[in-house]
Amino acid sequence: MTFYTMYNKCQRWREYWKVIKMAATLKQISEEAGVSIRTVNRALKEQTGISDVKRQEILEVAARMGYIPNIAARNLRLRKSNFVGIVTGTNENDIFIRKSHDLQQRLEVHGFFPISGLLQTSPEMVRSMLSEWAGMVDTVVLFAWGEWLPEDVLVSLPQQFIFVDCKQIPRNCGFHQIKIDRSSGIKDAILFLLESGRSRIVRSGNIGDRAEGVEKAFRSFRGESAEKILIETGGSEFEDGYNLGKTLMESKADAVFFDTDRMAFGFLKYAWEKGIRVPDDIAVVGFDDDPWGNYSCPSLSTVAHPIAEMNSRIVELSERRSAAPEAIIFPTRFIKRQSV
Amino acid sequence: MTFYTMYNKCQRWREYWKVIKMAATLKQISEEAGVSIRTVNRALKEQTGISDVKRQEILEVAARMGYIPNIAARNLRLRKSNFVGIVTGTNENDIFIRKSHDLQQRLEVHGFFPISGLLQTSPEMVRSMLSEWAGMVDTVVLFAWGEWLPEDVLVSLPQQFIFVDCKQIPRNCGFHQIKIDRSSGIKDAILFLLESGRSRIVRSGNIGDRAEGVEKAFRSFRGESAEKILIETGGSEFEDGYNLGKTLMESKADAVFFDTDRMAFGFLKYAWEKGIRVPDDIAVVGFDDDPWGNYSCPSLSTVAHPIAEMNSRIVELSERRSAAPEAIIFPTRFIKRQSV
DNA sequence: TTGAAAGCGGTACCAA
DNA sequence: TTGGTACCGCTTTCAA
Repeated sequence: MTFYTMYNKCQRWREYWKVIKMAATLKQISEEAGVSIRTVNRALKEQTGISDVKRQEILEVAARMGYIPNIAARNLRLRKSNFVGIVTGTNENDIFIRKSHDLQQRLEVHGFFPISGLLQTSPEMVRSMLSEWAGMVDTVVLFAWGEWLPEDVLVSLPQQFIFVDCKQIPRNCGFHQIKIDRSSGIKDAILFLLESGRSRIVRSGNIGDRAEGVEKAFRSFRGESAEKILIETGGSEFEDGYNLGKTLMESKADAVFFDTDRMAFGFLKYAWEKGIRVPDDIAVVGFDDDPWGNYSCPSLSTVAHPIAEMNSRIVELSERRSAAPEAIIFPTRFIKRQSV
Repeated sequence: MTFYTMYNKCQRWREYWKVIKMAATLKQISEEAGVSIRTVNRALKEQTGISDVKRQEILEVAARMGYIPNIAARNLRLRKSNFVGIVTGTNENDIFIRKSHDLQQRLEVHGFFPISGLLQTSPEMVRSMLSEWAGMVDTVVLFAWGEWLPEDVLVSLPQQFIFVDCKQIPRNCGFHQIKIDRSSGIKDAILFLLESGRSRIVRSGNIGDRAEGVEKAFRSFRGESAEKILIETGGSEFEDGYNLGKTLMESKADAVFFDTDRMAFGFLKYAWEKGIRVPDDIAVVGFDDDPWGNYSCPSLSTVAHPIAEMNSRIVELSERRSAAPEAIIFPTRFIKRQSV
């Protein structure tokens, strides 16, 4: 019988909130049971070197008294922790939420819990926030960063740091870094369009880092000549894509890559309303792999972030706490669906 | 000169990651400075009872050695913590994210940091997760819960618990509870519609708890007779509202309340496309106070969640750690904009 | 003005 | 199979 089985059998108090005050300690249990702390410890940890009779006895006492180990004390003694800090920016959008949610789930599988903090406005505040976590948190994952030198702000803080997809961070900054290569998946997408015979390819949106992948695809394509057209917009939301519909069709494009799935969605709606056939009349690709894309008509081809790979790596780093900083780049990948 | 000013001046190491291993302790500093731990403590805490010379000296040493206080140790000693647990469900939507984000910001203002955990699938797992937080977390805010008796799952855990808007939790369960009264804002909205002369009012959606407010408004209205019509849908997303447009207009309604802002948005789009004038032909009210509603054409009237009130109360409870459980209900409120 | 020392709650080495 | 005890790092009382 494990401790918690016993525990649940024994506990039948009524005024539960009164219990908050008393979290029994090993010492109290040892006194109650008339044994040493060490013996209680052995019993609860299911270690060897203790008679079954004593163990049963102690388990009962512990259960009756409502023992819950104090993790702060344990961590202090073991000089480690099962918490991971996550620093995020204040303007979170869908894709970011999916990323951090996935990370949270993976961390929990490995026995870690995320402590979240918002990126403060000044480096001093960031520093003092991270100091507050000293001793509780061995690893801090930063999803956002300011225009500061990491080495100035973070120097001598007792945690390891992992910068995730922070553009401001220089390559060899001395901290772990996880970068996302947006161009790889975009390149594959455009290449697919080119190779399937599309010749007037539009990229539409206003997000700078999307351009590179398109360039790469055109440079490496060895087929008949194809034209590359850029249609910039003011935003990257549904309605931007929708509103672009007219311009797009007037441009005689036969394929379009949108900087976000939401724009692509907007355009799909436009196409549907106007009787434009996708992908027959025009092929459509988005970016972000929003789950909704599976359910559009036709389902939306897109470029997916390496969420799983990225986050498993973060979990690994949290577990190993390896000293040497590494910079890893994960590629995005093209997902072909009905819209191309 | 405070410690951190000095600190930043002194620190100029190159291989930052090597520093992770060494978080100087009070003892190390006291040895280095040739004073007692207590004196170092006084200097760093800017307490009185220490000569200025010694203070300067110690600050310098501490800065040079890279002192960061260990919060685990501090919390252990002070028997308190500056972390607050937040348990959330796995299917988060917009409004939930806004709520928890707001809470996070408020907590940080008061010196707390959120530790997040996902609601586990079994009560045993929930319990063991919360045990993992013992000693680090004094307060746990639960935004989600299962079909379990709180008193069975949580008994004798050393934290205080705050259930937020969990429908399954009975009124007097012995734990803090924060409930949201959805009917109050809805009632005001419908009443406004009735009083401004609307006589065929549709409620559209499939979310059960929205009905009560509508009922209340009709019951308390003492004007000319008005008709209450329900149009149910399969969902509560943009497209559901959009798709309802036709039915809605055929019903000759002159006002409509949607269960979500997203549905209302969808309908506004329909109306815009069809040349239906809002609010002249039909008044529209949504629910959730999504920020986007400010930017629709016309701007969307809606019912707002009591996010600020709710979360300030949670922060207060976290600070006071008052023993007696309280159950508070916060009303939602009607926000009038152009669409009515 | 300074310092010794007793905790906070667990862990684990070393003796008995 | 047991128990005594020295930590982990910090706070604070009390005495010098």
